[in-house]
Amino acid sequence: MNYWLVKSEPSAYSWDDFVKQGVGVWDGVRNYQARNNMQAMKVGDLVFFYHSNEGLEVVGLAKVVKEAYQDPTTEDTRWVVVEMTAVEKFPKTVTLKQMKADERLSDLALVRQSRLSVTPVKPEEFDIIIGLAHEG
DNA sequence: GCCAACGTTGGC
DNA sequence: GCCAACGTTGGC
Repeated sequence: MNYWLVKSEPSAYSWDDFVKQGVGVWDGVRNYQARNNMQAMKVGDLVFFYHSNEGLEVVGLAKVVKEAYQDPTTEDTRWVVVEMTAVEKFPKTVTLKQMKADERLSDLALVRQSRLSVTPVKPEEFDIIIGLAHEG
């Protein structure tokens, strides 16, 4: 079991949009590192859903329901999508500010590589963020 | 709206 | 294969 974090601008695709859809197809990724991370995702992996540009916070948890396959929005065979479904909307969102301020999360890929849209999360980081999401 | 960080492109 | 120019992302 691996853990991940994906970013989305809520004006384009928010957590609520994702929940409404039921199963969200994560398309449009055009970055090799993000693509490699998506290809490493397995069914059942847990994924934080982060709002970029607005909100700047982790809003909920999703899980992978279908592993990487060719992105249907392009002919270009380099790119893939994964499918995810919502698991839980967090009682308390976890803000970027909180995560940056937490020494235990100083190595978080989201913090270190702020432009990467799909990043891995270590199991210990996952536990810390889940903790913050439930008791603040 | 600005700008730093970073990825991509194309000329050489 | 280097690197300057340019485009994009995303925090501030």
